[in-house]
Amino acid sequence: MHSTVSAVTTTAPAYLAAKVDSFHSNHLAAERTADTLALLKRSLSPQRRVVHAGDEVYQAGAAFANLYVLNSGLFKIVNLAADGREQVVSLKFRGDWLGFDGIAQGRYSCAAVAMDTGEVWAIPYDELLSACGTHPALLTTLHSAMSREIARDRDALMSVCTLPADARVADFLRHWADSQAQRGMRCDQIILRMTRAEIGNYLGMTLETVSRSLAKLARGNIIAFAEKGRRDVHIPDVGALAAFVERRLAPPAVTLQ
Amino acid sequence: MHSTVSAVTTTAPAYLAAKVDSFHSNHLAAERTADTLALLKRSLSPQRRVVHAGDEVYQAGAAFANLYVLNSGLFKIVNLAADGREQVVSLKFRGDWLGFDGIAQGRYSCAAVAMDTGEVWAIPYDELLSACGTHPALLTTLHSAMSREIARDRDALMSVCTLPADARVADFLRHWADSQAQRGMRCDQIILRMTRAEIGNYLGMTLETVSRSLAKLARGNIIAFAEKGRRDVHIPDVGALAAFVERRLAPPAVTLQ
DNA sequence: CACCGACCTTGACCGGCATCAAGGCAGGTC
DNA sequence: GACCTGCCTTGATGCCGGTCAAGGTCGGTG
Repeated sequence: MHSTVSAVTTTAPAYLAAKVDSFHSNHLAAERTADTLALLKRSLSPQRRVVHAGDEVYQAGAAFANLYVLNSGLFKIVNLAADGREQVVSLKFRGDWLGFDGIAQGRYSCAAVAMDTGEVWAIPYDELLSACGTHPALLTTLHSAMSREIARDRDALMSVCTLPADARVADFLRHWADSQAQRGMRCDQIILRMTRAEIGNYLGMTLETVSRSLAKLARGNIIAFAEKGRRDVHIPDVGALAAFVERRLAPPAVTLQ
Repeated sequence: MHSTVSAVTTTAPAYLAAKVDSFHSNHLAAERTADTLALLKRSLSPQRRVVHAGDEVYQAGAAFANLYVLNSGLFKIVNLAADGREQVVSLKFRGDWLGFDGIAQGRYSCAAVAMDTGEVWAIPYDELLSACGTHPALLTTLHSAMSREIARDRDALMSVCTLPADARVADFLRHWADSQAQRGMRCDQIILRMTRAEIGNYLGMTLETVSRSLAKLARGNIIAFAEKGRRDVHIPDVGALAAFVERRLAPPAVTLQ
């Protein structure tokens, strides 16, 4: 068990197995994504917008008007601090919503940047609210999306606070694979559409450490790189990633290499 | 400017001054908190529940049914991982909502633990939804609260990823002071109702490092401890905290002591 | 009062990761 | 082809903060 920790029960409760199980039974989640997109399309006929790598759907500080739903592609969410620090705080996949952070303040506090060619749907927030009156399912969908985002952000925080660098990278890959699986895509192949520096920024480490961690995972055959693609990651066994994370928690134990 | 960082503009945009300004014009925010509580009381007559330090309003894994609004007291939100890691991921003050993480999954993924005597209002989620039909302001309030939570979680993530330990502690105190100010309370006095270990767990560092960081801030007269209270922090100038954080970012520069 | 347990502080040591630096690899352009 | 540029890898070094350990302080209890 971990050392520093405090209060509350320290044995993992049984329900947490569910968190893990979800990694395997993803058909429901895949349907949910498709259903959500269909519902939005039907009830709101949102304006579609094609984006390319580098495009910003909104900038930090821009006035809030729309939420966006990602139909395809990959986005990074970049947070800015008053002193100029900036950080990738989230990655978005098909079916994810963008722009929740703007609701409370009337302006977005983050930028949403496309990392790939893709398509987003713009959903005017006030139209969404009025449509909720006639389509109650919309409200459920919206709240679920916000709830999931909150839970995910917390998981990310826990990851950077409690895991050493290499385990953080493993956890990152695991979540990415899971995201793909939940969308009905294959989960044994990940194409990182970002530089080592961006990954490091997201995970709170330097690009060199990212590189070394990936090399270590590859050495342990937990991942493998494609012939000539340093961003083309093959994951023979997703479970091995989780096992690696856990191994790094047990006090000393044997670490590979 | 920072070194490791990537893409996007690196000069802080003008609007971010607003983030800072909000530290001073807090009367509106204080009213908003009061209004929110009044609105909920009026439209839902929620069930009140008095809690004491250590009480859990809900446990991680419990079935989701209620959201909660904190009327008084202080709560910590503790996240659990499948492997037994646990972490304080958020602190909650008067007017904050608890339990958003349960909406999507049907069960809470975190525990909410009281750190103090206080009062929470239980708000059955389905009742809330139906009440939104007759009180549209409720929906706005709810969404704003979720939005603010998302933005705050991201700020927390950025803090642990980009700041050295002492600056993280300073940032923590600054946010706490700001939280109090936004609720109309004095912001020059903070009573930490938690141990160094809990603070460290929240900030991703050990209790020793928390202690040393606080000592350093006190040495620099940025904070001061009450005569006999190691949890009783006086903040003569909130701006000095922000200045301290920024000073730790400029490359070498002079660090105090 | 003495005693105890929980919490906090401070010092010494050391390891993980940032930093600095050098070189490899692939794609684009002339 | 040669050359450049952006990205990645790998090594050497040093520092921040984790770890271990030794008191100190306060509040509670017999």
